Amino acid sequence: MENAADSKGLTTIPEPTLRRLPIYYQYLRNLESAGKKVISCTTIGNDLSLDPTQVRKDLAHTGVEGKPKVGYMVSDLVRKIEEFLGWNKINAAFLAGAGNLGSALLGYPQFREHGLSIVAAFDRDPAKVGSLIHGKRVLPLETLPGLARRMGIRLGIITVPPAAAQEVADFMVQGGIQAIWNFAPVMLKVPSSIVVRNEELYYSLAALSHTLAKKLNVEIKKGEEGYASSN
Amino acid sequence: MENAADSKGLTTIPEPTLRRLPIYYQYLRNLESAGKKVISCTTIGNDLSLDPTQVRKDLAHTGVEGKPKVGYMVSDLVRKIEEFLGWNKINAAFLAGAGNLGSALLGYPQFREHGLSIVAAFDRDPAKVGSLIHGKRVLPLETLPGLARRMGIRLGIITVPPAAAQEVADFMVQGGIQAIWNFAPVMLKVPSSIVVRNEELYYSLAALSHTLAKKLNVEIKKGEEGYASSN
DNA sequence: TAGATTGTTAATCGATTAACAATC
DNA sequence: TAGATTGTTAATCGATTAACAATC
Repeated sequence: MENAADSKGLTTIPEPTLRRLPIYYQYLRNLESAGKKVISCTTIGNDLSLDPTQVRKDLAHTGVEGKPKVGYMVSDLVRKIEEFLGWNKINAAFLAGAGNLGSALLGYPQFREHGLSIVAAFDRDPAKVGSLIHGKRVLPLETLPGLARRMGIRLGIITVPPAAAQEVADFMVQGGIQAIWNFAPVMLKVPSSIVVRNEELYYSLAALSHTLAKKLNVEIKKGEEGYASSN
Repeated sequence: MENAADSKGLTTIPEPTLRRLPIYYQYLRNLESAGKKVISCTTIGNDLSLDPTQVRKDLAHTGVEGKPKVGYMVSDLVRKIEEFLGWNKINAAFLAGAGNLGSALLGYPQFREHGLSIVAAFDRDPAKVGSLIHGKRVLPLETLPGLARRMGIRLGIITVPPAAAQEVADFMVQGGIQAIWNFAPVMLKVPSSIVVRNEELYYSLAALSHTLAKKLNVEIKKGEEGYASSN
């Protein structure tokens, strides 16, 4: 049942749940295209190696309702997750920094399917300005604030070099942008009302490289032990 | 003090700690280049909006030691985190899929500084094979397993379209690769000893788009209230 | 020395897991 | 109906925060 906080949209969803929702979503989309109509938490839990009760709680956050003995309609789940994550409405976004990473993001097809449409790119380099990257026009950086305001853009993506990131962020704030997805390795200073998400690709590398380093270490030690103890 | 599990490398570090370490790292590198020699957890906590005790516990995982009343040597911290995350040794990696995202990753300078060196790219497209992308040679996909084994490559990066991802993963496993960083929206089936890290860029979008959606909703509701109650 | 800071142990908080009644 | 599954409440587990002794 919905409580007072819920109805005001003030419930804070647990971070781990928020991170799992896209995983459910992808899984459910696969089920959907395989023609599956209903699914139970037990099955989801098995397939994704998660506790079924956890799955149920996670999904409950989206407001979806299931039928005892039956399960959930796959289509309901997909729709509810989309709504919950705001993927049903398209967010128009501006991207600043048309370098390698910026270009890749401009051509990343999954974004469109998940409510993100990058409508224009901005760069300071005159050689890039005016060109098209993946069908998106590259415009002069100085025009960002004016255009953002005129077009009511809410979301900005920063893929410029670190030294330029703060200035770009200032431009975005000035243009009325409310949320920034920052790929530059810089802590941006913005008004507290602006949502910033830092996304350093190498951050994700931490878990993988730590695990790999540990794994290799263990193997080396095992090797040494085996050699020493001749067992 | 190090316990038995630690010494065998079996302690599992909390996920949240692992996610915060790169943040400390970047912060500390900045301090370092600003010429700062020592730092206290109190200061770190203030600057990064984290509880100082948490900072202390996180850092303790790396085995670093501080001096009461003084703090930690910045250079110690940087080095210990690098060691802990395996960023002090370069991991040579193969990348499969020389498309937009693959090319961007090939040119991402931060990787090198964090222990990741992509030494070659692989693709099936004959038009790409033989060319150089950011100085890295693109080779035929079929040669991946043999080369990986010959060169002792441990890490593979998958940036191919979803339909090809499983086959590429099989190639990598066949070539003796032990950890896979998978950018394709597919759950890979690999032997349990292989470490897989799934990295869908749009996953990260979830938190941001949810927050933005909620924010806009709240604002709309506020607007309505204001209008209705003429307050 | 006095006070700031580390390292560590205890208390709290929140997320995960278990238990179970409701129900199709 | 019987049994599987949902929704929810209680128990457990682990991470965060608080408290405090040791120490430079």
